[in-house]
Amino acid sequence: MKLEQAAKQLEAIGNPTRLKLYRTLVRAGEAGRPVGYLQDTLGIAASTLSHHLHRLILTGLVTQERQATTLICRANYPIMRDLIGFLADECCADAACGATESDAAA
Amino acid sequence: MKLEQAAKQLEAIGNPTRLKLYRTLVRAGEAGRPVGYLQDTLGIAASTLSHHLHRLILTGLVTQERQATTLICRANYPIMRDLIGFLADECCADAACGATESDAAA
DNA sequence: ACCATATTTCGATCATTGTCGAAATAGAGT
DNA sequence: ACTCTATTTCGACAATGATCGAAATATGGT
Repeated sequence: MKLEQAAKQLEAIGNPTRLKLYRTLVRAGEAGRPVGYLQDTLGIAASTLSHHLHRLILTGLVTQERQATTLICRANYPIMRDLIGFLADECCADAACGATESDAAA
Repeated sequence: MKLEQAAKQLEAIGNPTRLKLYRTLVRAGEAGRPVGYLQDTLGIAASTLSHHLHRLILTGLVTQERQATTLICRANYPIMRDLIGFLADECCADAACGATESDAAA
């Protein structure tokens, strides 16, 4: 069931710390950001950050790639697009909400 | 801080039961749905449903209107659009992700 | 082999959440 | 006033989550 997956992803970014974290990665683009940089930026314990990163990775929203001793984290854009699509898709099923300003019309 | 608000809303729909609930209301459109109908549809205890509805209402995602003894619940589309907008806005800040298929280009 | 840096895993603690049933409240009809 | 239906509030419980510091692991340089 896709809804379960969507709920997990929404819950993942439904925490202020993780949303901030995810935002940072989304803005960073394909370059990504090392874990250490994220720790400095967010100012939280390394273990806490690791915990949150793990949750984002589990849902597929974030990926990691090793570069020597540092781990580069990246936002997974296709997954992000799917999630946004899922939400927008929900919209307008029966009512005109104007979310896309043209999709709603029959 | 808008991020806090977005996180709260994402968390609200980040629970399977609430996402299902919200989805039902979003699909219902302006007509909305009575609480009792939602209870039958979701098959959960009335008190549990009330609890979840309360959370959705607190974040502004859902509104209620009394009609005699029944309460009609409705999705708040503008809020929904804002939330989707917030997510899409995050995207493409520094990278081309193609979410809107035209915004990203410089 | 050893050391230094980067990151995760472990163990603990405190707060929050999801769920229920039972009791309370709200509104309308008799 | 009484009763019926609709819904919420209360009180409880088990489960999960957020956070930290300390210890463990990973990778590369000397």
